Amino acid sequence: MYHGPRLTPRQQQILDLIQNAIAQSGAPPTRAEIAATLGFKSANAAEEHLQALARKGVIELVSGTSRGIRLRSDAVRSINAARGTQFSLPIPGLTQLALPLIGRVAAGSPILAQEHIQQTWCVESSLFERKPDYLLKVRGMSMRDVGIMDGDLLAVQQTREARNGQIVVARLGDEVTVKRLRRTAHAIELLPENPDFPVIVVQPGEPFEIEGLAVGLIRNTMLN
Amino acid sequence: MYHGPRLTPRQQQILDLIQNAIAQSGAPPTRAEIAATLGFKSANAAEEHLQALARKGVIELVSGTSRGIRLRSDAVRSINAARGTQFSLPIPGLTQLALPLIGRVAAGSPILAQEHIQQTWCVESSLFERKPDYLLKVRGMSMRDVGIMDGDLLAVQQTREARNGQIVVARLGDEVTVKRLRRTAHAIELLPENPDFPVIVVQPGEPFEIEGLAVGLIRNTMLN
DNA sequence: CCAAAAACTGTTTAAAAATACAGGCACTGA
DNA sequence: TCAGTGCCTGTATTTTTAAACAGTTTTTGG
Repeated sequence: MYHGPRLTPRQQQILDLIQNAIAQSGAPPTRAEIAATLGFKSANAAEEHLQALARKGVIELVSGTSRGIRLRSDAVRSINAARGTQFSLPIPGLTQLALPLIGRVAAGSPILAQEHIQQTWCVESSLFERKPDYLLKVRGMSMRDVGIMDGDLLAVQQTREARNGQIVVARLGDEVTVKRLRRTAHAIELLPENPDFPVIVVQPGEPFEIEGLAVGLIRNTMLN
Repeated sequence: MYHGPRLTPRQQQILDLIQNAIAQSGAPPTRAEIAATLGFKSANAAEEHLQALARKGVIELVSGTSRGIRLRSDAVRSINAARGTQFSLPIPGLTQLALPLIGRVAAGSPILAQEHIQQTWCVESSLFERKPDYLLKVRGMSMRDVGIMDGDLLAVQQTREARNGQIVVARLGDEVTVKRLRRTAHAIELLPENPDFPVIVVQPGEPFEIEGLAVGLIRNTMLN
């Protein structure tokens, strides 16, 4: 049984209108358009409905931007499902993320350089708990014991900062590597998750940079 | 060979930007946003590019409305195809797949029963080499050594048939389990990928069914 | 029956956005 | 060489929009 937010009939109507507008015109409606469609004489009626929907977590309002209405996919979908509404899946207007796949990184150039991008996939942005910026193809088995295998696509959030114990993408001179981060009093250590591989100790002054944080993983092929 | 409108590199860039904006924010960009993203100092540069794209029939400009840019899907699609770009527009019915997440499977009921669906995500269908039908939340560590960890989302293609050595979702009476399949002359064996777990031998006549084939994996949270 | 919430009208204001016009510069094909 | 086009800056003007505030009416739940 469905226990999500309950919408009033009018609110449901507004939500449907938004979905229809996106599907038909390619953009969310304005307050005035909502009012006109439903026969309101004031756009403020629409405004209040939108705020109610936002409070119930069904939509997200982007302040200061025209047509700044975003559907919150989970809520919208469960509402649609609970009503048995047949909206063509996928629901248009869900926030999608274009994830570029980074293959081998050439020495010296930034990871997200155009020539490294092999392909791009769109996924729903809520698929990962933290939003990734790109997918990095993992080489080797040094992180085997945490289930990061050769050929896996590591979802990486681009950042310079990482906490102790997090799995990071680091650059050591020309090499880009995936390891668990440990800062000690004297140095930075990059720990493999496979006893066959050595711990990398970065001495102060050595070229070292954190490129990003592992936020997820995709394995798109299962051999056999 | 493609004989549609030829776009200049800059126009192509604008078109890509529009597609990305729609995919990511759910609405077409404004002139100012285009200018800001590409570093133009005047929104008029964007305006002129848009009009050029409109003249070439790639987009349609809705006059007098904010974010009134519509992609002409056919033209855009053929341009993308000619370039080999994989853009997924939120145009209904394109390359998107709605993947339901299956949590704990209740005894006796089919895996894809409505009450098992916890959530649904949209991903581009080409993300996996074989098209999955659902995501199954993995419980336990019996497949640890092939990188399938507790909590991972296994992408499963629904099928009754599987070859020797493939990783399958199998139902044994009330239990649903993920294992590697091996058929011997006498029985069917379900092999774990972790020496701490026993091999399951299915004797002829015992309740057994292949529910699906593992085609991929998503890990959407990396703790720490 | 009362109070709160839902569902509006009407009005106003400031910001966002479209869009026109007047240039400048580099390149290209006739 | 010269017009045309692509590509851009800078400025200006008008619409469109978001969003706040002050009310009214109706519904709903206790």
